[in-house]
Amino acid sequence: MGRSPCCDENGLKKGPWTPEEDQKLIQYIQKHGHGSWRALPKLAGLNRCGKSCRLRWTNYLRPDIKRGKFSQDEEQTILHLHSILGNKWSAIAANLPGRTDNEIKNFWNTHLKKKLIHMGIDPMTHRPRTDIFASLPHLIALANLKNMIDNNHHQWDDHGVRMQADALQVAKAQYLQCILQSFSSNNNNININTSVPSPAVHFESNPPIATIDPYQPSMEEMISQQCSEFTAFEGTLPPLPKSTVMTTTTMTMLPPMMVSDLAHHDDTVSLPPLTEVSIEGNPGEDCGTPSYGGGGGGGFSGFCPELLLDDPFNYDFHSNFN
DNA sequence: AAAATCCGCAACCGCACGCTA
DNA sequence: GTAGCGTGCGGTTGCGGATTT
Repeated sequence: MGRSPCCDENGLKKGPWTPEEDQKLIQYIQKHGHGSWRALPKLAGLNRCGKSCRLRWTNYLRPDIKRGKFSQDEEQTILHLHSILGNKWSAIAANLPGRTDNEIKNFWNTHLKKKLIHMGIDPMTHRPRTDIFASLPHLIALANLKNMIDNNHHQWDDHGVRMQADALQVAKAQYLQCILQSFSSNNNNININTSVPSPAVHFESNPPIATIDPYQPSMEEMISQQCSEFTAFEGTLPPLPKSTVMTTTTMTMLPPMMVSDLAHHDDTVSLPPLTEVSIEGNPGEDCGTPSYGGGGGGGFSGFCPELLLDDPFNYDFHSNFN
């Protein structure tokens, strides 16, 4: 079954309306009312489908449409109603005289949503986005770590490079676990790929100066760049490679940063000086496939996003891999 | 100054639903 | 009960102007 599209006939015009078409539509509706939208185009002498005419009228030509910028009051109303109604644009529009659902939807997508994200508020739940922002400093550390490895590998011997790479691998795993735990604590249906775009960080020098780009690439893109081998991380984490070798070494990593430092998305943020942390392991040992979550033998020690938020880079990789 | 990129918005698309014959 | 019509709705697309490189 299913009805055929109203405008699948060939030859009907699509795309932007001309002033002449607008005039024909206005004059016809003012004289006769719109009546049947399907019949209207023929009667009005328009080479358009009825649906196109209806949209043009309701979204643009209707005489009671208020155009121009949204006022503060209107903005507050939209925010309030959206927190109650979600993406029910027509229901929201019903409370804003002179505004169309399409106009409100566009305003939301281009302004209000971004504004909420900048304020650290999840635009869908209207609640603070602690999960995402708690993860951001980890992302910076990972990006920095990778940056150091990429930029300095020529200065290190093979063993050193391998230790750094191993540590990076562990850090990646912990970071992903952090994100997954954060998500799972708020939502049992983990799906990072569908989350809203988040601020991203670019590193342009070493030591790094990070510029915060509020929207592109998204955090998810950033994660997949930094953790290219973990491209599919819905559900459970992939195991670390069996070749992972833990050794005792000292790494330079970024110290803790306040999330508020990252809130000024338009600015360039100079990161604090690098500090050292210890990573311990058994030199030369193959540590097998570690388990995640710290339970039982093997695997990382207990992991708590909240603790890491307090002191995000006090990593202590006391692994007991055997 | 030209090219590339970003961004806002009008318009389109396809589905859902109520109504009627 | 079913088919078709009219309309509403939310998501998506793509054009064109603005901004950046």
